[in-house]
This record gives sequence, structure tokens and C-alpha cells, in this order.
Amino acid sequence: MDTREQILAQAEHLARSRGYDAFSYADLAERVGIRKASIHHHFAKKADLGQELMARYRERFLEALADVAKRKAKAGDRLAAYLDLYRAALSDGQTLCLCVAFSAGRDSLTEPTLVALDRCHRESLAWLETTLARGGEDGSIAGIVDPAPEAKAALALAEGAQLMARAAASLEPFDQAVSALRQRAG
Amino acid sequence: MDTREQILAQAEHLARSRGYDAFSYADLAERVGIRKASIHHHFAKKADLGQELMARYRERFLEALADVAKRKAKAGDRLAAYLDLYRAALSDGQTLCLCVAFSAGRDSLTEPTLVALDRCHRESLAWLETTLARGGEDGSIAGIVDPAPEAKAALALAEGAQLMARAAASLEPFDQAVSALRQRAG
DNA sequence: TTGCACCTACCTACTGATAGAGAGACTGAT
DNA sequence: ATCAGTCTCTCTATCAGTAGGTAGGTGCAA
Repeated sequence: MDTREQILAQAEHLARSRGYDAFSYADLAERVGIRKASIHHHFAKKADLGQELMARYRERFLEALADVAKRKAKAGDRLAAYLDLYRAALSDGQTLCLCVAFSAGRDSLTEPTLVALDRCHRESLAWLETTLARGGEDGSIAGIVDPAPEAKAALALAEGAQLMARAAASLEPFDQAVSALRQRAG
Repeated sequence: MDTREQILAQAEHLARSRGYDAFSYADLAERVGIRKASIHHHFAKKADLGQELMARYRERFLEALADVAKRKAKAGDRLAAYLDLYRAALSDGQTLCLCVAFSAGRDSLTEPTLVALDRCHRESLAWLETTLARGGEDGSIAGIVDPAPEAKAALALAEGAQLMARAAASLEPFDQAVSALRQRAG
């Protein structure tokens, strides 16, 4: 992994565990094992780093969703896998997904970063809506009436469950919060 | 309102709009109209301020829940009022509830603050669980099977919906995300 | 020999925090 | 009534540390 990738990886970890405002180029430099000024060589401003962080997170997330759709045929299984993505992002209650971390600190972000965050949310919602609609049709997800608001509810549930788990520094609150939705997926 | 109250009020607004890490004693001093050192007279360390912020937020929140129970007899109406509390805390997408803001930045908080945050979560869950159980019994809330995990789901939904609304700086995502739960309350 | 990656050294602005003093209001003793 | 003592609140001035960011140079590979 080259330096740039190392910087991004460490920055993502710091942003997801501490928040965007609570990590510095000094923290980052120490973890990567280079000097502060060298971080600036790759990302002139912290805003540039934040923007790229969000952009590549979004890409990876979309790939993960596409992968779920490829691996799982039934909509119910896809929904369960979606929840597992958010569960895995928690790292046992130590990190949030970047969308959650960035949403909370949105005042510190620049416009392009906010746009990428918004796109990520919209795309996640679109995937969910399709999945829920299909699950309602084929019966693999129980109780789907109107997929659009239910997709929003499912995303809010996943993000909120992450937040509760992060507050408690434990996976348990997440599992309990999403259990009812999981059961609807069989 | 005396100075101490003004400090707390402004600090709460800053913490809920920007996050705990993203406001300084200088910001606070400017808004209250006194000097930085005067803030330190009332709250020696920022951690003391954070702790009191959480403690009084928790008290006010519990009072609001008690008030809902007093004003509304039906469990379904109580659940609707609960969601309205989270909706109002959003201030049109400009602020989060303090629990959400502090959960996201928990690494910067001291132990007493985290304890108060945890208590707030537990008490909110207990209230919800009682309400959902009653709503299941009297039929004023539809589809209640097991109140405990459903209370956790409802809290996660409310907090996650706030986060989505904050990310979009708009109330709309909140209303859409909680609409299904609202409908279950009649 | 140009360009990339990284360095040392440094800058300004700001962070939370402290020391010490002055103003005003309350206290009890005279 | 008045005075000294004390308490509270706020101030100025300052601290060491850190924030993000910049200037300019070194070494190396194409």
C-alpha cells in the first residue's frame, strides 16, 4: 500500500472513531510514520482529504451493495446483508460508518464533501427501496406497504443503531435495535 | 437569565449544531458577550461544561417525557409525542439532540459525561418500552410483539432520522423516516 | 534534468487553561 | 452608620501546546 493509501486508510479510521474535527494532520502523520508536511503534499488542505475520504467511501459502499445483489438472489437475504454491512462498519462499537460520522459534524465540511455525502445517502436509499419493493412482491420481506418511506426508515434505523452502539462502545445495542427488521426478512 | 445559564444555553446550541469538538471557549465567550477567562470561572475545564450540559439535557428530556405521559393518556398519542420531541430538537435540520451529537464524538468526552449519556439512553428506552407495551395491550399501537427490542428500534429510528435530517439540513428526511412508525400509532 | 515524494524549519492563529487584579455586593463587628 | 473582610464575577495578560498550512531544500528514479 503506497503512502497516499495509507494516509487515506488511517484518516478514515480516525474520522470514523473520533470524528472529522477531532483528528489532526499531526495525529495522521504519526500513525502513517511520515511528517505533517508530507500529508500536505498529498492533500493540500484538510478539506481535500475529507472530500476524497467521502468519495472513496461512497464508491466502496456502492460496490459492497452491488456485491450483495450479486451474491444474494432473495430480497430478504439482501436486506439482511445490508444490515450486516452496517454491523461490520461498527468494528465492535469502535467506529461509525463515515456517513454517520460526517453527518454529525457537517458544519466543518466543505460543499463538495456534503454533496458526496448526500449522493451516498441517496444511492443507499435507492438500493434499499428497490430491495424492499422486490421483497414485498416476492414475499421475502414481511409487511412492506410503501417501499419509499420504509427505505428511509430502514436507513435511519441502521444509522441510529450504529450511533447507539457507538455510544455504548458495544455491538449489542445494534443487534437489538435491528432485530425486528431482520426478522421481517425471514 | 444569569451568565451561567447563558453559557450553558449557548454551549448547548454550539454542541448540538457543530459538535463538542468543534466549538471553543472563544466561540462561547463571544456569543455570551464576556471573556474566555470568565467562562473558566463558571466551568473550570471544558469537560466540566460537557458534563453539566449532558446532565441538564437529560433532566429536561426526562421532564419532557413525564409531561407527555401527563398530557396524553393513550399510548399511541404518547409515542407520537415522543417522535415530536425528536422532531422539535432538530430545529429544522440545524441541530441534533445532544445525545446524538455526543454519541458521535464520544472519544472526546470524560467518564462522567459518558455515564450521563448512557443513563439518558437507558431512561429514554425504559419510557419507550413501557409505552410500547401499553400500546400493544390497549391496541393504540399496531404490531407490537416484543416491546424491549421494539423500543430500541424506535430510539434508533428517531436518532437515525435526526442524523439524516441534519445531513440534509432539512426536516423532510426525518418526517419520511418516522412516518411508518407514526402510522402504527394511529 | 525534470519531477515526485518527502524532509526540516517555520508561520500565524487559535486551543484550553492559569495568575492576578479590580469592581461590586454581602457579611458581621464595632 | 460605618468599616473591614470576604465572596463572586469579571477582567487583562499570558502561558504552553497544537491547529492547519507554507517555503524551500534533499534525494532519487525515469
